[in-house]
Amino acid sequence: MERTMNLEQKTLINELIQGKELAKQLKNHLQPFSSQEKRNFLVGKILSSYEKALSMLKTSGTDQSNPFESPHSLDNTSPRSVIFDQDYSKHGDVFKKRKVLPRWTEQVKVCMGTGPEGPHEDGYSWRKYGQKDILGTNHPRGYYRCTHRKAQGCLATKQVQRSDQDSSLFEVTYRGRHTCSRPSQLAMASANSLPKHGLRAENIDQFRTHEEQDQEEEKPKQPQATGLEVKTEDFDTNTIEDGRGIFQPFSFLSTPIESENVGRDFFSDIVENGIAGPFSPRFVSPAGSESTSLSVSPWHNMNSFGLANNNVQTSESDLTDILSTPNSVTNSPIGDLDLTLDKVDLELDFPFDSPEFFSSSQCP
DNA sequence: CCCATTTGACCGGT
DNA sequence: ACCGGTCAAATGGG
Repeated sequence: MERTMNLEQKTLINELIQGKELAKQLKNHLQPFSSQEKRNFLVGKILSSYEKALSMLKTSGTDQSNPFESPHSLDNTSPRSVIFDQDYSKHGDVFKKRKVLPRWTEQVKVCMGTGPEGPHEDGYSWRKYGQKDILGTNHPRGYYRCTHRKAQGCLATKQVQRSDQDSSLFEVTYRGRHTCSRPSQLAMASANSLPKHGLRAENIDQFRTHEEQDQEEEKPKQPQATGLEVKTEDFDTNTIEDGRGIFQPFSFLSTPIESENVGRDFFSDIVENGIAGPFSPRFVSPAGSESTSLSVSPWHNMNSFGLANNNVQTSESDLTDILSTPNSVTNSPIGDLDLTLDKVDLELDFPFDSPEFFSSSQCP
């Protein structure tokens, strides 16, 4: 990982790591008896750290150079990583696409035959609405939308496509952020028992094609995600016409830190509500085991913060503002300390504090 | 019967 | 015209 990085990248990584460490410290100082000064100090440090990282990002290669790319991304040596790929200039026209919903891609490595524990279960319930053979790929692409689209107008969708090379690798492209008030956390909470809708094997369900039969079975109902990469794309910050789902700016949710679990889930909250709002809770949650991680649903926290579900609607327009005006105040009732990034291109080095999470989920 | 998936048709962009 | 994305009728499972 080192060898592929240039100095700048290393520095950047270091900056982020430092930010992470500081955040950890801050976490420890969230106890009531800790001094406010210390917290402020740490917050300041964190902010500056990330600011540095960001400025590096902005000044560094404008196009291809994705400083995050090298260390963790595709190679499976590192099971998970988060990549915010701002440009995603694969097709130069992505930005002009009619859909201006935020879009990002995860590459999910799954283990076939492994236990029925968590496929790339992202905590939301999806409904498949289409499947298509894509030019130049061996496997069809599945189209999913949020189950609550109709009921709540949640426009989140995702596409799942199996990798050509590594059939245990799936590329999941998410589009739009969930605005549904009750994602399937309920389902997740009872992941192991809930039989009905809500918790489906969704994701990777079926990708059968004619030629698939012979290969290993296509329906890793519950494949285990072991490696994953996330890229963000389509950061059109201006036009979010139909967008329910919007990629939220990164904002620290330093709510009234009195909330019981704030300390513990501090980063989770940040991630879930902020930068990684669109990401899978599972992905976000550091919990070791799948089943337990399920309980750490973002919505828990959101609720505990009083961040109601319904304000997602309002937040959208606000988000637009936020996105276009870098330092506007978050619409959220919380957040005295927000770190809003104009174009959410920040990476929260994913393995926050759960190394075990990564090492424990390898394919056999 | 309800709901999710399947799958060919349809549509809009290029 | 082609291609990717979505729709919607048909189908199937619970």
